Amino acid sequence: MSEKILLIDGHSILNRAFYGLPDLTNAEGLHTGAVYGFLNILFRILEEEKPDYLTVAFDLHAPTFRHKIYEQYKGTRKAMPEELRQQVPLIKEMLTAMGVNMMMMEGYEADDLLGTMARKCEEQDMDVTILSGDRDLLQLATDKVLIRLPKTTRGKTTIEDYHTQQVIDKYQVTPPQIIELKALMGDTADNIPGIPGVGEKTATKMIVQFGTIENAYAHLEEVKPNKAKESLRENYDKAQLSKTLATIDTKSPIDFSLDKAKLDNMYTKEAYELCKKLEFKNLLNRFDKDELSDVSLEQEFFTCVDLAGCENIFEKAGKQDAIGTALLADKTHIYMLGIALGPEEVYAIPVQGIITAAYLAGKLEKLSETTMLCSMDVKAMLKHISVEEPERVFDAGVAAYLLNPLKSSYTFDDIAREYMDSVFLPGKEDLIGKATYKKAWEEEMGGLQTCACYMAYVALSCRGPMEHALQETAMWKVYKEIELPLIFTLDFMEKTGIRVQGEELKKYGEKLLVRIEELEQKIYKQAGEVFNINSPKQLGVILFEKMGIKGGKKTKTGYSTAADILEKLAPEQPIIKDILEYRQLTKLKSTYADGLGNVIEEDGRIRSTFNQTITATGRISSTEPNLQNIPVRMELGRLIRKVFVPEEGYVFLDADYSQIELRVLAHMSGDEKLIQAYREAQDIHRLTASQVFHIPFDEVTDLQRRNAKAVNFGIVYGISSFGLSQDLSITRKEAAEYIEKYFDTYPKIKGFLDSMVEEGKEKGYVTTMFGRRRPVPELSSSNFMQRSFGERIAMNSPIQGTAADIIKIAMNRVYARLKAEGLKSRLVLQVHDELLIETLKEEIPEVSRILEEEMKGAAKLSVELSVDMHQGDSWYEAK
DNA sequence: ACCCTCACG
DNA sequence: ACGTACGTGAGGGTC
Repeated sequence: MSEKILLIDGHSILNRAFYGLPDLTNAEGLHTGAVYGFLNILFRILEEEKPDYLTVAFDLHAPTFRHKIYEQYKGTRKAMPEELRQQVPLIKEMLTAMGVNMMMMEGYEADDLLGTMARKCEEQDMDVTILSGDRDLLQLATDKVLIRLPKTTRGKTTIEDYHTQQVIDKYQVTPPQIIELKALMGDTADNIPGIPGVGEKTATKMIVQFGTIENAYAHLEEVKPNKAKESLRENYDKAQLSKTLATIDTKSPIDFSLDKAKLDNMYTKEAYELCKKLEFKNLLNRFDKDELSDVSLEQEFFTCVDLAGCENIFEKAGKQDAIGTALLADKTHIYMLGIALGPEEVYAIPVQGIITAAYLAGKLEKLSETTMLCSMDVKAMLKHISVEEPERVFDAGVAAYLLNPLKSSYTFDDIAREYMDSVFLPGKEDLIGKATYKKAWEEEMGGLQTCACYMAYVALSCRGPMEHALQETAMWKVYKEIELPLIFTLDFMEKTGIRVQGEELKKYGEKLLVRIEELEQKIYKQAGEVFNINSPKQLGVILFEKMGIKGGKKTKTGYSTAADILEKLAPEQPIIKDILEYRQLTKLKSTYADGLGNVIEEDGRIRSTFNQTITATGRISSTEPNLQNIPVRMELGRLIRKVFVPEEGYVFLDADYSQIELRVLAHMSGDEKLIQAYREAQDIHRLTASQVFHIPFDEVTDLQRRNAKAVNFGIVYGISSFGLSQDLSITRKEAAEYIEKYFDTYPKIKGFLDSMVEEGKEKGYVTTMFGRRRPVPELSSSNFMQRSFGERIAMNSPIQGTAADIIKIAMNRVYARLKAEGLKSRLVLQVHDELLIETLKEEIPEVSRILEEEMKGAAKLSVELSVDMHQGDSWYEAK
């Protein structure tokens, strides 16, 4: 079998990766997405092709021979966005580190080098594969030379393969004739002129018929259509120039030595270090860790299985200020405890025989009275042990979230890499795969011990650097005074849960089902066939093709059938009405009636998880189930709240902040007019309308009020005239006028929003009133859309985040007061600006007072923090 | 795994 | 010229 060489067009693949995949940045702010994408595709091709040789070619800045014959030639030196430019030296550094052969030469483009290489290898009877994003390379295809063109659509990469025959199948011409096509059509990107009036269709026809431009010219009279004939007559010289420009030079004076291209072990120490620096975690898994890892702690990990040993460990731990702990457990069972007394004294203690879960929990609980427990996830630990004081724990996950709230997870290996110098550790998945703790435990996976040890070790060791970082970033107070106590508040809410009437919920679902089935039949009848109404794809075909409703189209994958689109398109069509009602009902049934019904526990309560490390702005989120999106806007959905009821002897007290975000904006911007407005008015939206449109307060129409309300919302979201126009169904111009008038009325608002954007651009992040940060990397994007998005984020996040800070403070204070005063009433839910308290009837006056005081007093603003409160025997009634 | 749709603030 | 409101989570469909 003949040997094989893989040739890569470096810049074009880097480009592909840059534009087709999301950008990444490492901790130092280096853009790395394109390099990562490049390497992924490189490894994929290497696995598929298994070549013996590899060479990557790059262009250089210097002018090429093409510039000499044609000044306007642009070639590959197109304007490159800064984020991509930075990555060119990076990929070269990486390839060098991996020992990959690179070619570049003044005066020649990568294409020429690849072409020359390909021909020389072909002559030696080798198989050649060329990887490029550029179709121009197709001219090189032969039966021995395969051209592979990766295409990325929506994050997925597929590869088109071309030997001679595939080129002919697709373009009707042979590979060398691709040059003729390009010379005729021209190429705006490279600034190859081509000839006017000839596009793809005509060019293809001409070349299929005549083979070459020269031959077409020789038979000029036979060229059709007339336009093309005349154009070719006049521009023949130009076409020949174009042909020269478009022809890849396969005889460039390269130093052809296969030795350097010989594929060797790419997983070198240098490459490993660079992957670490760039944070390419998935790639690191490809390396042989035993050989390369600079930290190998495993020999310092011990497993303790005897009582005396455990006693000894706990006794020693009790004498320390702080230890690392990792309680590997799920909601019900403890499997193992990882415990770190110091970097070189780390133990795993499995639950086994005399060492029971209760024993470990008891020991740990006792330990917390004297020693700080550092953990990756304190809230999870609190499910099994109770700790008296927030002061007694350090939560590395929460700290890492504050330091960078944009990450999707906060794992010990990531934290070790970011906050503990040059430490790279295997992750949980490396150690026990995708197994749960339970599964890993049952199958006695050895990795579980290591996992416990690493987690405890990291939690202990990262505390210093992270506390330092929190101080450096002025977030220590947010950590200590808001997030840390919040762990305990949320833990309490999770344990408490909320009572739900399962039977009633079931009845509600059954009632929905009757109407859903009615609607189903009605819709099938109108459509003239049975289909899946839940499938946007099938529904689109029915509505826009079969029934001929006009104006369809919207999304990448097909027609949009979203409610607002359908409503605007054909509000009068009965089928549309039925579909919208059907959608509404099935949503209520599947997500709420059935969904909630499935998670009611034995004691009739639902227990959600409140996530503290998810949102970019500082809000909390709720999962399994999400109790922060229970219907309220439509009456039918709102009825679901009737099944959320307090325990016997209790009522619900629901307290919500009135327009907290707009009040935060008034305060942060310092706009006197808006502040004054809040001091005077009950109805802020009406007053806004009155002031913006210059009409007396009492004469504001409902429409004007609604518009003003939408503008108020828009301001908070980082206003854009387009967004507002969509929301209000008005023209962009009208929307822009509203915004302008608004800014005229409240002059400091615009200044404030602009200053947030400016600050974001300058510092790379924006902050809340309390110092919580949100990085906004989008602001430095060269892409208009991305950058605009960044600007809206910069305007919105300080507002949304400050409101989030305030309600978190309020939650902590309410929780602490209820506890301190020995009340039975308990906080059960938070919905961003609302707290729900299951209140013992006798305690109603006291709890009302506490809610009012603590919520209003959570922050001192230049406007009042107004709180609305309602009482009821269900959540429905308490709203 | 990803998209679409829709529930909430 | 681009193609948008900010922040979430869940269920169903599709590939």
